Amino acid sequence: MDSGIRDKFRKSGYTLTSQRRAVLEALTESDGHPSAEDVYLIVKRKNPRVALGTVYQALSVLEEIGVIGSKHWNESPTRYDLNLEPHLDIRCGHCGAVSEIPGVGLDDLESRIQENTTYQVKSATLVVEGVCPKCRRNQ
Amino acid sequence: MDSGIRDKFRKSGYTLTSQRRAVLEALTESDGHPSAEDVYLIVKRKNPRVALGTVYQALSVLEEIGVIGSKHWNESPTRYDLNLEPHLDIRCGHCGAVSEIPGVGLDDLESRIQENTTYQVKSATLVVEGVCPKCRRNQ
DNA sequence: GTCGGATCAATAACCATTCCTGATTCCGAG
DNA sequence: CTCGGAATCAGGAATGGTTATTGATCCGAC
Ligand SMILES: [Mn+2]
Ligand SMILES: [Mn+2]
Ligand SMILES: [Zn+2]
Ligand SMILES: [Zn+2]
Repeated sequence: MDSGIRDKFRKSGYTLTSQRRAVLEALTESDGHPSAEDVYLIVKRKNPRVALGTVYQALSVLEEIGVIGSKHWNESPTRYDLNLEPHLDIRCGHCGAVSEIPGVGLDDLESRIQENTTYQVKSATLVVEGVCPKCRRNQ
Repeated sequence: MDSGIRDKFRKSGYTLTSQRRAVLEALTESDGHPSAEDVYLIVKRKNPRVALGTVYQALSVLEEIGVIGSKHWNESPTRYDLNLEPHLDIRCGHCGAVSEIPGVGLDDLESRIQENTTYQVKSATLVVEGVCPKCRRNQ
């Protein structure tokens, strides 16, 4: 267990319970960007007694203290991510798979936005949708 | 009524019914980026018999034939927009107001993304959240 | 005017997520 | 160690936005 994660729990006042640890491990085991339901199914393999609501609770605590992130696409439940760096994720509109897109510079985007609005910018998320190679072949 | 809109209806095969026209007019009357519920309330002022479901149907037809667009933020219902150009909208996390942000160039964004992924990119939407000046003062 | 398909209003159903409640676990003080 | 209060939990009900269903109504081609 990463000591940075322990730090964030200590600072936040939340405790690192077994359920929250299990949810974190599920995020690691899944191959990236699972939904709450996906996490729930993974956690249940080891602890069949957990409830879906508990997973939602744990995910929201983990996100609040900055251990995980989340992104939202239309027509898909929220996807969770251990990668906290600003980066691009693309979702396949056919099968729902989510992949990361490296190599697109997003560095100055938020500051360019801030320069052009009187709002105080809190977040800027690029939501990308497309068709994955597998689905394109099978179409 | 814009003749371009008539064209899009003719090409699509959908008919331009009074309800769809009323929804379009509501989009114009609202000061930008209303939710389906907002549109419903405006339409109801002139025609109290419409149902919310009818508004959803009309909005989805209008979006399908490319007359209106929509954007999704967390913790907010879908917002609809007559502005079909690629552009930025920022939503205030306090009061929910949505404003446009001119001046940020997004032109090459989609092609830069396409260059860095094997997915076939369909859409790239920048979802921006912040605090509007009014809410910042009243905080 | 008649017919058949499109569209409509109304309502039920859906699904992701949140809320609520009572039970359990955790943790520090004594 | 033991007790009591607080945090967290599981389970289920409730919520809110949206979509599907259904029977009625409209409209255009003939
Ligand atoms: Mn990612
Ligand atoms: Mn806009
Ligand atoms: Zn796919
Ligand atoms: Zn505001």
